[in-house]
Amino acid sequence: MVDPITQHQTHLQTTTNINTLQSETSIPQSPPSLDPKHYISQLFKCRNLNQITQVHAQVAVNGLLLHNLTLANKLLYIYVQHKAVIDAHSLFGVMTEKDPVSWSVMVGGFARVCDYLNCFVTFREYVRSGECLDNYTLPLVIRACRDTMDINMGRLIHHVVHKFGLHSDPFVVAALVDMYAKCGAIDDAKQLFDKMPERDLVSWTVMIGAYAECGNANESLALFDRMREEDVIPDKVAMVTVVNACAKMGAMHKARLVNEYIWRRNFSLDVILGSAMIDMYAKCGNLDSAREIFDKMREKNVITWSAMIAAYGYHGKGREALELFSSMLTSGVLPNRITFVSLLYACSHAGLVEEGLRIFNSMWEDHFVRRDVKHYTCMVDLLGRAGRLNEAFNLVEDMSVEKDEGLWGALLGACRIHNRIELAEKAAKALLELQSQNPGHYVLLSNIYAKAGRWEDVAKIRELMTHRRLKKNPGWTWIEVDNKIHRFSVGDHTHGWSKEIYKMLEMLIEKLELAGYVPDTNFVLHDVDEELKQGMLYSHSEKLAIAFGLISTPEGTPLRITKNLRVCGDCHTFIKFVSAIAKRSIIVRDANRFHHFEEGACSCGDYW
DNA sequence: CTAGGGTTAG
Repeated sequence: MVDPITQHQTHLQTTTNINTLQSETSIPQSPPSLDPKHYISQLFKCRNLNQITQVHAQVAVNGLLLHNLTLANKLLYIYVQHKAVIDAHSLFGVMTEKDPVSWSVMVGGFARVCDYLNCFVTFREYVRSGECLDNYTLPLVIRACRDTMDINMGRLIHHVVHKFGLHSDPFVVAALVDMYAKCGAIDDAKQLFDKMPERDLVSWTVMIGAYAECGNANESLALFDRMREEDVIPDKVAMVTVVNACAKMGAMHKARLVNEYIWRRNFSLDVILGSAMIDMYAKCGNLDSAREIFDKMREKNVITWSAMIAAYGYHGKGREALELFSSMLTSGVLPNRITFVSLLYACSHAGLVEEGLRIFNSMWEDHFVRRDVKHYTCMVDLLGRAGRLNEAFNLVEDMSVEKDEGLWGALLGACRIHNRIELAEKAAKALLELQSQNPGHYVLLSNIYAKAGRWEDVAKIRELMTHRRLKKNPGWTWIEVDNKIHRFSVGDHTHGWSKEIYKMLEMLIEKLELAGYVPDTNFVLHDVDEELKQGMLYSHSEKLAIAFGLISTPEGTPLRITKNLRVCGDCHTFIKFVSAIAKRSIIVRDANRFHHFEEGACSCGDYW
């Protein structure tokens, strides 16, 4: 049996010989048709697949292709550029000689058309070919792991990286950090990042984005500051990542600083940066600034429009969202499914039932956008809030797309508003079958029972949660004061000003009660963990944050707070009273939407 | 032939 490698080498030798022989026998002044450079420049001029195939045929016939690796690689590359990966692969198959460039073009080609299976298969062949791996192919295949969320493959390739001594290459490591982060292994990402001998701008950007992605926007912003301290100068892409972190964090002050920096650096407001900034301002509670950015942008695409429509939606401005949608259609930008989710959501949170129904029915007929489960979820929410629960239920029963936990969750939420216990039990059953590990679902059902005074059922749910080892998600509230973010949990005593905060809270509650505030103990009774204890109601994280905001900012300053869960009913009432008595406008971002409190009223109309 | 960027329900 002949060793394949020896065979391969013999073969190579033969072709080299032929090559020499040919150049010896050919005319000294070779005509353009035998000059590889001639074909390479021809290839770059190709504008369609047909032209590429023609050049391919010519070089195959005159024998140039098999003996000129540069030419073959270029041809391979041009095929991949035109997404003709099948043609590329058949050329790849007949290439007698391959170098790292050929392999990386082929591996990258499969990744480009999302054919990850062949991407990995080709990479494995590359490794087995004994050819040396380089820092071109590895980032490509690592990114394929990220895009398929295949962390096991990612770890495997990480080993390969070590084997080839490429664990210090900035391209390779940045790709690995990104892969770990997007696969949810933030600790592995951080560890790699910390060990990097030299962190360049891209690795910083990847790491900053990684933290924002995993929900730790705070750390993300801290990392950005550290990067600046190390004199790494951010570019526009880095700024988009930071803008994104500000949006997730809801950090208004930081947002302003970031905007100022972008302006100072003269970064042009392109469609991506602009869209990100709209999102940032809107999620920091400043709809006007978001709109200013929107109006300033010269190029707007579907994402820009959708971001602005969504912003109006979660600020409770349904009419504005609808108006913007018609302008969008007038301007010729086609809506996509996300545009419709944002639009229906806006209708639902503004109580625009008929408009929502009209849009829902027109999606496919007028705009060729298919309804998916999220659109149905918005409709369930829309009908449910309006008390039309039977219609919502019928919609769910008749729909032909697959139902998910979000859909049942919306139905359950609507049942809570309207105290529909039997429907709630039906929805909860379906919900828990799909997702039995989410404590939020149990809490919601328990709240429904509590509101109806069915304490035995409340106890049953609590028992079930204990049995399944589920704990209610901890609630956090953030408030930004003097460019610093302060975080509070329920009953928090860790803040430096804790004493003053509780004193303030005591005074506030006294004043509020005189003004007619009655604590809603319902919200104490159906909490499932420590919050159960009497008095805990007074120290909900949003109340602490507000008390702190009142003592740490000048009179009349608006307070902006962010909460990771939905604001509780008692806190909602409490904040309404505070806005009137302390004469402050208070802007609360909860897990779902914004509440603008002003003079004793909330923009959500107590309907959230 | 390489790495990093924006919108969506509950």
